[in-house]
Amino acid sequence: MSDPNTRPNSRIQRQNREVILEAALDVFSAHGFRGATLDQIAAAAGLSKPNVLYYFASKEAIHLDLLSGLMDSWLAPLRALDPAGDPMEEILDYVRRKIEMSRDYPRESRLFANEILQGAPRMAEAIEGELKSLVDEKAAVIRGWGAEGRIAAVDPHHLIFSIWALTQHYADFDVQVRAVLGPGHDPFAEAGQFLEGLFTRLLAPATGQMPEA
Amino acid sequence: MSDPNTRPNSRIQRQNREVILEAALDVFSAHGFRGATLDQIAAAAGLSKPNVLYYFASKEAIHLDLLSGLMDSWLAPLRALDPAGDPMEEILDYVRRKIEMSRDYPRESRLFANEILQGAPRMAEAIEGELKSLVDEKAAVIRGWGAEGRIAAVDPHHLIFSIWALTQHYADFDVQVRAVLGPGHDPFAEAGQFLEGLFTRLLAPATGQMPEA
DNA sequence: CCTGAGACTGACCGTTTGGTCAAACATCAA
DNA sequence: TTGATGTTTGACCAAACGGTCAGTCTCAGG
Repeated sequence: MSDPNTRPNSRIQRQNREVILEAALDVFSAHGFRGATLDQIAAAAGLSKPNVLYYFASKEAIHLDLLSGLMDSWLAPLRALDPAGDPMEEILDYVRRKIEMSRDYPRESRLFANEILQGAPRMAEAIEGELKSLVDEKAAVIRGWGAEGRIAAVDPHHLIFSIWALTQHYADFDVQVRAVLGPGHDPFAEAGQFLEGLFTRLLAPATGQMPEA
Repeated sequence: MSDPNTRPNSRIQRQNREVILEAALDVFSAHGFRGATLDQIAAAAGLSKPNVLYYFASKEAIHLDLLSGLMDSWLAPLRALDPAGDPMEEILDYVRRKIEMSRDYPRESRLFANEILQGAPRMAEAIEGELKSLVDEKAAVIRGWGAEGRIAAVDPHHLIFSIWALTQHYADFDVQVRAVLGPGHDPFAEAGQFLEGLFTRLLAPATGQMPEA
């Protein structure tokens, strides 16, 4: 007995687990947990269904594996927000990192969105724990910047929500964005420019000084 | 044979169809199309499963009925944007109407989000037709306002996307918002205030004149 | 060559799911 | 009361689903 679920030792085990997770990300992000089937995942992975279940105990185990790996990388951009840096540049950098994530990892964004939409039944503790405490920590930093007059004094929690909403929208609602814009557009490039302007205007300190055009 | 699917005549038919649609909205918005079952819908409606199928031809027919009724009410707030009104006030009113919709009709918002997330398989034509043409029309109006210097000249399509993203976020990601804010908050009231400030700052004409605090 | 642990599969199982159907029940005008 | 129409249901079905299992194949180490 090799017990691949607890000890992914051999090369072939690591490799196949990787292939399965990749395929499952495709399927789960496109159809949701309930909408995805083991047969779809197995087919996408190029393996038989029993073989998939040889590497993961159940459909839910695959899903949990994806979600648990997701939270860390999802929080990384916010974690990188440096209290010692320049306030405006730190926040704009955060927005840029989030837009890049939406562009480069849209499936992860949709997997996350699917989970939250349905009440986050499998992520409740991570959201109320890890995520909340990180947000509270960074919100305090941003509130401090506002109190010092280094940026406009806006509610930091809702500022963070607005960054999430605006950046993830382009990944989660990709089909709608592309349909409305029509052909010949690069949604993520345009979004990057638009959001840079938006947050620059929003956060410009209210000292009567406008940022140069 | 009464054929309730094409002619909802009698009082009891209209009433039961209504009850079923209401129950289905609950279930579909919470679990997605695939995640919802006819038994759940029937139980929520207080009817037997065969009785539900007496009023609707199939599970998909219920879903389509909900979606088709949704598009109109979903576009209404944008449709009400008046080209002859005051630019800033028109856009702020639009934001207010959208926030109210997120607050009062979160299930509809989540139903919509679920559908778009999964590639809008049953709404593609409505999005590329109705929705796109309305957005293009209103975007032209907003672009005109920008060109006249009555508001800041921002990309009107992405302005509309940002309004969608910011307002719908509070309905679609409700559990996350509440978990992060913690108890003792009214997310929609706070969002209303925050977004009013955000769009006021964003759209203030760049005539060197800052809006009064 | 053999051996044995690891990797893989076809056949199968119990449950759930969307949907059907014949029969029963309700309602009401004639 | 009767009959006709509209409404409701228990029993049932085929397909799809997640998952199991006995057994086969593979292949490196001895």
